[in-house]
Amino acid sequence: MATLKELAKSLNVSISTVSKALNDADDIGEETKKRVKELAETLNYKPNKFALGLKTRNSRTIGVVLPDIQNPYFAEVLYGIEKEALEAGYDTLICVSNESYQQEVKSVRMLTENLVDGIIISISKETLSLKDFAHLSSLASKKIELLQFDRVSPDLDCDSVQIDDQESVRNATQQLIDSGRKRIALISGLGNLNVAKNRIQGYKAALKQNEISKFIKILEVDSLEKTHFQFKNFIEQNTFDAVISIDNKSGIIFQNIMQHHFPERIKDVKIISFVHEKDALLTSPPLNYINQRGAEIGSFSFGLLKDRISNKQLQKQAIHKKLTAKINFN
Amino acid sequence: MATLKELAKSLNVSISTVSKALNDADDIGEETKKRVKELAETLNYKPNKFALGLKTRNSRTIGVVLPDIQNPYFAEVLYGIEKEALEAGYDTLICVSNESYQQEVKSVRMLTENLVDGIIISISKETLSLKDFAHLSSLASKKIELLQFDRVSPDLDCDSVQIDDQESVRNATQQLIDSGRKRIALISGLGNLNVAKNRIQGYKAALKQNEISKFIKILEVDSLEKTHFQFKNFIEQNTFDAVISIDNKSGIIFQNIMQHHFPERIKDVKIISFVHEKDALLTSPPLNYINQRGAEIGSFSFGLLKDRISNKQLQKQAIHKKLTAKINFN
DNA sequence: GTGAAAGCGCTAACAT
DNA sequence: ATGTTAGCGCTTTCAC
Repeated sequence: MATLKELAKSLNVSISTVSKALNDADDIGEETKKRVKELAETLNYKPNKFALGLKTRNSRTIGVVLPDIQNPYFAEVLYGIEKEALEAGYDTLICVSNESYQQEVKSVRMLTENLVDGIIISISKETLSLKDFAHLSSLASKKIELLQFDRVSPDLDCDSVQIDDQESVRNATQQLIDSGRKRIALISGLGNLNVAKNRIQGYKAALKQNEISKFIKILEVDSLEKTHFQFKNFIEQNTFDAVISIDNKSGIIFQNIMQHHFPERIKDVKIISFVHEKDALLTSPPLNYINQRGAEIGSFSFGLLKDRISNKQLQKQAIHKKLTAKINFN
Repeated sequence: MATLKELAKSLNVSISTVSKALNDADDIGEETKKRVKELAETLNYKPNKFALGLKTRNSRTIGVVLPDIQNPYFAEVLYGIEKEALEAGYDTLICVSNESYQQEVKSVRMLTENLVDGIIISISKETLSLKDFAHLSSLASKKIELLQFDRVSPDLDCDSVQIDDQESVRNATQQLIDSGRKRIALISGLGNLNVAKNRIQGYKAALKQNEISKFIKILEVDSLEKTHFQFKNFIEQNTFDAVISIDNKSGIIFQNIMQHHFPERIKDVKIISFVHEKDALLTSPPLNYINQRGAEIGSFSFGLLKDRISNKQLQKQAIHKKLTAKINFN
């Protein structure tokens, strides 16, 4: 790998001249700049990241902490981040907290030791319920920018990007109502995440707006293993003409259970679920879905973080971006 | 962040003494070592990665190149890698090739510039069909260790880790036969990947072994969008009593299509598919499945790569590890 | 058993 | 407009 030293020797100039020329300093002659840049190009010169990091104290690396990489939604967000970061010449360090507070703290520490310029995080369930954010709030003093997405805690003063959960579910519910549905059940596998609360609020808001007072008991799913049994029971014991699933598995399962055990009832039930476009095709007929726009959330998040890092005189105040979900409904 | 310099000053010894003590050099007194280590502990000293990289020329970082992060199998492998790497104090840089040759070349270059100690890759479809591996074979001369998993090209002389595709599918097919099935259809969405060829061979081997000469036409699925239509046609035009899916989507879809459009026929058909344990629960009844053991593939891969990197006098010759899939069959 | 000094590749303040 | 120099934090050779 070519170094500044080698370039300098070849061109019979000093190392600093080469460095400055490459960085377009304005006290270097145009002619010199040209010669330097050409040689750098042909020798395929790339600055040594370690020397650069040692000197400038920033790494052009960001960290991402995901609660669960096996959740397709987070994988999609990651994809969006990666794409933008690569383009901007940033490296990405990925950590998985596995919904554990301990793991999350470890991950953040690791990223800190690697002197990342910024961190994009979706907070783990455990951290959220423990409400212990010291490992994150201390980042500011270390000059590490922080951005939250999806699972956003209001206790943290930093930029955030998320779907407008309430509005999205309100819309989806409204569409069900517009198609003539009156008894709409809600199923959730999200526990007491804020995300879930907001989505449920959206659901209730839509019902209220349409003066539907009697809504179906909300069904909380615990573990994937028990789901089948729970759903069967629920279907037997309730009448409904629509179902909205606010996580990205239960809608698929629900439809399949109905198809299997209650084929005579399914034609009267409309189901809509938070799933990825592709996963909507896993069922037959395809599911109606609410698209969380993971890739967009990812690229938008990276963009915002990058602006903070490079200090693009953003407003000092935190920016809270909300995208509305896209709804696909037949 | 504490530095060697600061430790040295506090203890009234030289920087080099501190450095040696921390590295357990054997020309440093036990007493001194103890004092140094204690202080390092309390001050939470961590070596600066950039200084270390600059000096030692290795980064304790590995790169991972995945064809598609949104494929749950690759996400699972990544999880396995991450877990081991974190434990071993390695950082992980992740890149996604999106099945594109160009992207893959870019990713590998990026990783090289970051001076990773090794790369774990599953080669993109395009690269595999182009058969152009220059970007990978040149890694050796740069002292970057390489390991392939899942999509393995025999043209590359490096360690590899994968499922024994042929054997796994032979086993699965045999189980179908043992349960009395005779007309077993195979469906694939894998195109002409070697992985697909091997799996199909396993299928044929099992049929041959059991002297079943007439096997059903193999159904190749193109795009997810067309799948539903293709499957419906296929089901109408063929008689079969079992189906084996060798990718990780089509089995789910096939079962759902049957459930929906041919409920009277499905009880006579056994379906088995390469899906993740959790995804097997997406259908009702749950799918029989072949488990690719992604997490294990990941952790095993990292272990092997790490041994190569740290030169644990492995045999010079490449190691080709094959795990057999776990089959879950009722 | 401990320390001084050089140097990894780079930037930037300060000459010239 | 270009060069000299110091120094980022660390390891390592060589001297004491």
